[in-house]
Amino acid sequence: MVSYNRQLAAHLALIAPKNEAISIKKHPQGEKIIYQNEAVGWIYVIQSGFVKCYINESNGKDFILEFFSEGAILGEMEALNEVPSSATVEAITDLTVYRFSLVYFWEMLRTDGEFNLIIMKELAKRASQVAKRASYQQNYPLEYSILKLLYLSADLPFALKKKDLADYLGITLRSLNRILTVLQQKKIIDVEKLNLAITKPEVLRLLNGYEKA
Amino acid sequence: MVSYNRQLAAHLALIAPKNEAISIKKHPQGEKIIYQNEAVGWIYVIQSGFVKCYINESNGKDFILEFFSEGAILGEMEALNEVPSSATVEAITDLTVYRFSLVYFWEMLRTDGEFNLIIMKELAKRASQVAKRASYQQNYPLEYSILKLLYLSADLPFALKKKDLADYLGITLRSLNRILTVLQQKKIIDVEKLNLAITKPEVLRLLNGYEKA
DNA sequence: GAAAAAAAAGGACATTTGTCCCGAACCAAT
DNA sequence: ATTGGTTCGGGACAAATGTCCTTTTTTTTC
Repeated sequence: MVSYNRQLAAHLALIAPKNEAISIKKHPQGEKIIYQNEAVGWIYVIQSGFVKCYINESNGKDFILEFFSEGAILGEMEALNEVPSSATVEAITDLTVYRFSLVYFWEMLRTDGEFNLIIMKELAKRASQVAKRASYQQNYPLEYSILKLLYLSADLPFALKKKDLADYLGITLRSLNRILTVLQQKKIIDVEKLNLAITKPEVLRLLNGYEKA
Repeated sequence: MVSYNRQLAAHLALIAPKNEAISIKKHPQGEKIIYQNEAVGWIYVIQSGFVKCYINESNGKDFILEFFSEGAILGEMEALNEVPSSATVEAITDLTVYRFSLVYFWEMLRTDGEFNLIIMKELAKRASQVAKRASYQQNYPLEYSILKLLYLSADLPFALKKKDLADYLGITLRSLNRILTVLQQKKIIDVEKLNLAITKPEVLRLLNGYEKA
């Protein structure tokens, strides 16, 4: 749901100060950092803030791949595969990033063993997470996915837009509302619709129930 | 749909003969190489044959992540993240693999720059592909995804089971059959149901049409 | 080659999800 | 305060998909 990378955040915090090639940039909420179908000019690592990474299909629908925050790296897949970006990355809060060039990225991969390993693990983690999510979103009822999502987003320091939730789930706003209403009736979420009305362990027990069914 | 890696296949063909740590193993069709939820004991690279890699959800449904063939590496994500496998890998044709230990995998990553880069790119490719697929399977009508799948599987040297197609698409067999019948009526596929009745360029034109709609 | 098991086809019905709306609530800028 | 834009909520209906089940065909096994 929101992907972090403490190791990478720590590594950047360590090497950035003594390194001219790495600069720090700020982006206001709403600004796009990477554009779908365009070449990626820089590699970014989030210092603070949140972005959403999404694919816009040619029929106009968006699919949110993931939300990213502290320590997440952006643009590296495109750099590695030497392809234009397949997704757009947009700041959903004010954002501060470390930024460096592709050339420098390649150099770090070659010369900084720790960086190399961190990136390798990060890529493995991403591939694995996307896969798991695709699987359960296909195979469980929406009610399950939504509950899981609310559970995971409960601690975010800002409110996600309904549309973003729907795009993350790959459904329409209408469907999301319908199910929120049902969850409301079941007293699982409260009137505000986006706060859990029950404790997290209780949610976990519910989720578990779905999995068994 | 089916993932290959010529570079890795070539690299293994080059280094395996002169290397005791890499052995060649054969698995008959139907055999499982990696088991979901179990620790992965070896790293595999496919020399020839096909596997399906799938997640079995606790409600019994399967979701096929990808089919893999020549040059595909298996087990590396779990090794990198030091977690049990989140998917099962099963031979769907007779299979020949290069096999080596985790220790050797780590050593190669550290000492063989070319191997390191190939794996890095492979991981980036996977993450990106899973993401794209998740997106279009969520956002386009099934008819589109099925047509795309038939297009991509047209050249396989063996027939995919209907159930596998359905599991790859994340739908039931019933839904798959329904849509195949429709495609049949539209004279896009032929009586055998799994062969295209029109030429590949014509399919591409159709797919393009969906994307615009 | 007969029996058993696996795969495929599709009817009938229930459920889920989407589409197309319109009106209410909220927020920002004048 | 008034406008205009964005977000939100939900009714009514249409379309897509799943469930359950039965039958047929194909493949495997003894």
